Amino acid sequence: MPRPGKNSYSDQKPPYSYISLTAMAIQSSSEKMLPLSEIYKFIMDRFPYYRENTQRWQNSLRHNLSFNDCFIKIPRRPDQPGKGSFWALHPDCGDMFENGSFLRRRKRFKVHRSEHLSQQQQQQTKLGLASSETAPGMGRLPQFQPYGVNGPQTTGFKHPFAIENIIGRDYKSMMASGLPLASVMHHLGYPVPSQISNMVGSMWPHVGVIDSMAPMPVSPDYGPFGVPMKSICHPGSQTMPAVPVPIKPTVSLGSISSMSGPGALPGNPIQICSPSASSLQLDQTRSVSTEGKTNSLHSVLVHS
DNA sequence: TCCTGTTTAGTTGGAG
DNA sequence: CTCCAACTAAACAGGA
Repeated sequence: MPRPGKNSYSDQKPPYSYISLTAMAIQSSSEKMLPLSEIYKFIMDRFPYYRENTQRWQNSLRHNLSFNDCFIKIPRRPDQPGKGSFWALHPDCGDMFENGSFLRRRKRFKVHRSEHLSQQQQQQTKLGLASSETAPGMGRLPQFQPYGVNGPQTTGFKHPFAIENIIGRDYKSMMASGLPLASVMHHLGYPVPSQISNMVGSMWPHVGVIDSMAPMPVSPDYGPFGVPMKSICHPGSQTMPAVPVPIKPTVSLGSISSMSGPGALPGNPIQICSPSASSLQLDQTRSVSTEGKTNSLHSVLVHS
């Protein structure tokens, strides 16, 4: 094993899947969505490994964006000229990863096709798009819902940046007290855009200050990619979802108001809608069981 | 022409 | 050993 400071870990392949890397990039943006080129840039800025063989990994990354329903494509608005669409994370795509493993998710996030039609319409509305702008490629657009409203309890999924992931038990106690989510969120001071980068930074310390888009410094005192791997994989005795989870799980309510989370952000069109998610549990359960669409023939049968 | 996005196919490796 | 997620390669279409 190469040692930090010698042949820098930064040249090694990061212990993250493309999905993780892409999620990091997306979450790093203030809008919580990025065009493909910016995702490339983010990854190359922070992981020198990916400054080579770009054709290979970028192809894989594009494949992941298309293949995984945890990524959603958001068309550019007329006032956002440029090539390609924006990519965002599905609000319910959290808790996909095995604890401590950035390499392998516990299950693949999948949106059931039956949701897509209504989702498409709703998303168009949320984005302020005219119906005439509905593109054929939007068929995969999933249904958005506010973080935490129905998600963790009813779906089993916890968004990486769901409020309960961010504030842990305190959130749960507040919710248990009967406070509506909105109140909790407000009480907690959600969101504070200027603090988002710090929050993300605490989730992915190796990424550093996200919004700066600055290349990640690599310290020999840290493990690969600028972060002690222990802090990622074994955060003390705390159990925590694997990937995009606050490294500081125990936060007092008093300090929460000064803390922020990338969940439930304003300005992100994907989060302002409030669709019914009553069918999500069944859909996702089924979806999970039918994953591996290219690898398992039998899944096709279940899908139909 | 290049970039973006989709899809198919095959391989690899971890988990159960 | 099987299942499945991750990865890779490649073909293809469409748009800027």
